[in-house]
Formats: sequence, structure tokens, C-alpha cells
Amino acid sequence: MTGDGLDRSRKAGKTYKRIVEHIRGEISSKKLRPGDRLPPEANLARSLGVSRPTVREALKVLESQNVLRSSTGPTGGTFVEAIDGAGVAEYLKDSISLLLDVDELTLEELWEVREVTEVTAAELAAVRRTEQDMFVIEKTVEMDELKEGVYIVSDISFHRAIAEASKNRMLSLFAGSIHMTLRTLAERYIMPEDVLPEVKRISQQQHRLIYEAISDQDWALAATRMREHLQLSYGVYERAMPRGRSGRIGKQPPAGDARLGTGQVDAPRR
Amino acid sequence: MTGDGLDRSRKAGKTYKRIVEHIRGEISSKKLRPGDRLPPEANLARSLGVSRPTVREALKVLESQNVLRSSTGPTGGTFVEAIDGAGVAEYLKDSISLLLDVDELTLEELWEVREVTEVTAAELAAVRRTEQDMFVIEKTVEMDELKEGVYIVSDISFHRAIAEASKNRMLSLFAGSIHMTLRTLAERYIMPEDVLPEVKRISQQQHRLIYEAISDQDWALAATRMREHLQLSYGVYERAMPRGRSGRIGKQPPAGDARLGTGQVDAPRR
DNA sequence: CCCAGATAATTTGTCAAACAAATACCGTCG
DNA sequence: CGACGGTATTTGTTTGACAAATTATCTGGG
Repeated sequence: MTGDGLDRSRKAGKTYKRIVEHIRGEISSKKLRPGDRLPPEANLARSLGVSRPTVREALKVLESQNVLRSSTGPTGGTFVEAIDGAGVAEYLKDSISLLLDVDELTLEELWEVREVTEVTAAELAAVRRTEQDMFVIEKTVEMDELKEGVYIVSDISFHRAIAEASKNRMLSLFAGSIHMTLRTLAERYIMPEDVLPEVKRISQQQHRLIYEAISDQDWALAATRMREHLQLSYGVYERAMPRGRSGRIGKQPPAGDARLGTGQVDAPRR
Repeated sequence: MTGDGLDRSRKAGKTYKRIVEHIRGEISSKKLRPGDRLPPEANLARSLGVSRPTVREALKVLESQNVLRSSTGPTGGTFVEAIDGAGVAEYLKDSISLLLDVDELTLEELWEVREVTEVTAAELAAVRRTEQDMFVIEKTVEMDELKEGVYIVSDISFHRAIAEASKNRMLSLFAGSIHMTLRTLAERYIMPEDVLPEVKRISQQQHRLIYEAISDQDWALAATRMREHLQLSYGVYERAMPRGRSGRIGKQPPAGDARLGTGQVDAPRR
């Protein structure tokens, strides 16, 4: 029982990366399943023949990918998370936000994809929706109509519910990542009072109409109405977003301009 | 020279995560740009008021996200990578593959999204393509027709070129992640001789026809032909993929069954 | 003067050992 | 029986050191 773990002879790349691949492989092949607990870091290090800091680099990478989660204490440890689209979408949100920030992506491009994604979701939902789905969607519609709460939040809940009703987890993942991105953008740039009551009212009506089209399983109508609704929604974000590359629009530092130490960026060497 | 970096009072969460957020923030706000060199780990640790292993945990996370890259030596160090969709798509590929492996996603779902994504790309490409785009696309078509090379590779190049021609980087990101996933699947499951010559021939014809439709800026025809082509392509993958949840289909360990040490998974504690 | 090879310097990569912090368990005492 | 405090377990974090990789620099020979 050598149990030596990582093949040391085939050292393809950095150690921590091999460990990451190794653990991902264990999950792929279902030798590790969601909920499983990994051995303590010290034991892992010993079995893999590396040091604890190196193991930790790998574990932190997987934790940041929402694949593992750690906690302290006797019942704590490192556990395999549920492997589903939610964790991926969460990660994607951060990446998309970053791309927007550095102008490697525009709201127009994002919206073009949102439209095709969500119109498709509406079509599929109209065809595949269950009673259960309709119940969930209706709840979001009502939340929207009744509550004074944040418009953006209930709006996104509505769209998320439809994506779920499409019964396509890939579509739901992509749509979800866009929804999370929009929520982040809204939190950053949209004050609740910025959204005109008029817009809210129309949006709510559109939600109701989309709901009915899906309920009637009229996929063509659902698609048309969704498309129309998204055009209205676009205006809300487009108006609020900082303009092009004119002003500096970074994530504003939250009170306490933390910055890297002096000489944060070395000048090119020559 | 306080330059103390991370606000120690607001210790929201683990240290390495705050550092990750901090550096991502510097990139978002463009205080750090692609190509910039970060201070040596030792200096970073000092300016941030933490230890080097902790800094490294953060750096490794960002490296795994294709945001940073490190190398050794006097001209080495840690550098900011180009922030674009490629790195994100690369990461997404791994996540999607994992979801497929653990049956949290089916090829059908993936294909449904591929279809809507690529049909849209074809439509947009037909409208927005430049002469330059057509040149690139044509090269992939020719590579397909002339070369005896791997069918899958040239096929994916073709689709990738069209996604690029759509002039939508978000769409290109999503499509690219799917393409990379398919390439991985093909490497794992599809032997070159598994693809019937008949299928290859028809596929090449379809590529040519799609090319012409895009060249003619006939977006409706491009969409129709792309849809048709994708149906053929689906068969190639569907036939090769391991069936449902019957057989174990993990990433087969490449000669040298590395596994975690004995007792890799602790039994639940109660 | 120029070139080649040895040498030094710089930076990440890795390891070792220890302590701090969080948390659950368990035994004891009121 | 319940509250309390100690103890064990595990991750979180620090310190210090050395190894490995890679480039700059120096030195000697042609």
C-alpha cells in the first residue's frame, strides 16, 4: 500500500496545480462526492508527499472555485461542495464584471446575449413548464406587484424562475451568470429612486403577460413578450451605467482607500 | 508611509480572499493593467501586513483564474495577464466538463444551448462580417476540405471563427467555452476513425454552404444551414459519448493510478 | 575588443515547525 | 439535570529557511 498519491516522476507543471487536477479528477470519477470530507490538511500533505502550505494552495484554489469548503474545529474540515451550475455562475459573474470594468465587454454585447438566452428560456419554459414552475414564477410576479421592495431584485427573480423552468441547466447557468452580473451592476450604479414608477408599472404588466403566455404554453407569444420586456429593461441599465471609457468607473473603494504598498507596480526592467 | 493595504479592522472573511478581492479591485479600477508586474511576494506580504504563504494562496487563486502568471528568476515575478474572454472560457471549459462528468449536465442540454448560441452567431456574423472575417473563415473551410487532419479540430476552428465574426465578445466567450468543452470530449471519447467519411464529407459541404450564406450576408439562410449542420454534428458526439449513468466514465487516470492516500475520505462523523 | 563560461543575484517554489483561533466534545461540579 | 470549563481537533496564519530556475554580471582568454 504505497498510497503515494501524485506521481512525482511525471511532474507536469507546478505542484499545487497537480493537486488541484488530482482532486478534480477524484470528483469527476466520483471517488469523491458532494458532502465527502477530505482528510485533514496534514494527512493530505503526508499522503501526497508534499508540504501543508502546498496542499493549502490547491485547496484554496478549489475553494475559490466553489468546489470545496473548509471550516475549523473537530467537526470541521474540508468538504466537497455540491457540484452544480450555481457555483460556476457565481464565479462567472465575477469574471464578467471584471471584463465590463476593463472595457473588454460592453453592456450592448451582454444584452445581446441576454436577449437570445432569455427569449430561448421563455420559449422552452412555455413548452416544458410544470404546475410547480408556474407557482414559483407567479410568486415572483406577485412579489413584484405587491411589494415596494427593490425593483431590480424581484425583476431578476422573475427571470431566474423562467430560466429554471426551461429545464436546461446549461441555459440556466448562462442566464444565471448574467442575472448575477446585473444584480451587481444594479447595486453599484442604480439607486432605487432612479427607476421611474412608470417603468416599474410597465415592467410589472409585462411580467404578468409573459407569465400568462408561458402558462398558456404559447411559446411564440412568450418569446415576443420577453423580447419586448428586455428592451424596456435595457433602458434601465443603459441609463444608469457609467459612460464608455470617459470617466474612471472602478469599483469605488468602500471608505478606506486600501491600496497596495508603495511600489505596487514595478516599472518595466529596461 | 502607512501604505498598510488591507483594512485589518474590516476583516470580512478569510485573509487570502480579501487579498484576491483587493487585487481584482486594483485591476477593475485599472490601477493594475495587463502586463504590469506585481511586487515580489515578500514585498507584497510586507505591504499587506500578512505572511508570504497567505499572499501565495491569493496569488495561486488568481493564477488559476488566468488573471495572474508567475515565473522565477530576476526578470520573473508575478504579472497581470490579458483580461479577456479567453481566460474565462478556459476556466469555464473545466467547469462544464466537471458538470458533465458528475451528471449535473447532459449533452442534450449542452447542445440545446450550443444551437441557440451558434445560430445566433451565424446570424450576427452574416450581418457584421468583414472581408477579414471571411478570409479567416475560408481558411478553416479549406483546412477542413484539404487536410486529412482531425475532423473535430478543423470543425471547431470553423465554428470559432464564426463566433469571432459575430463581433460579440460575450457570445464568443460562451461559444468558446462550449467549443473547448467539445474538444476535450472529443479527445477523450472520439477516435478519428470513429467519424464516418460520409459524415465528414457532408459536414464539409455544410461548412462551405454556411460560409457562402455568411459571405452573401443572408442571415436567415446562414441560420438555417447552421442549425442543420449542428444536428449532424450532434450525432457525432452523441454516438461517441458514454451512455447515461451506467458505466463509470471519469477522466481515466493516465497510466499510474494516482489516488489520495488511504483513508482519503473520512466517514461521516456520526 | 569581443565572446564564453563561471559566478552572483533575484524571484518563485517548497518545506518545516510552531502557534492562534474556532469549535465541538466531554467530564465535572453546582 | 444543567451550566461551565477544559481538552482535542482542525483550519488559519506566521516565521524562517532552503531549493530551483533564470537572468545579469563579472572575469579571463582569444
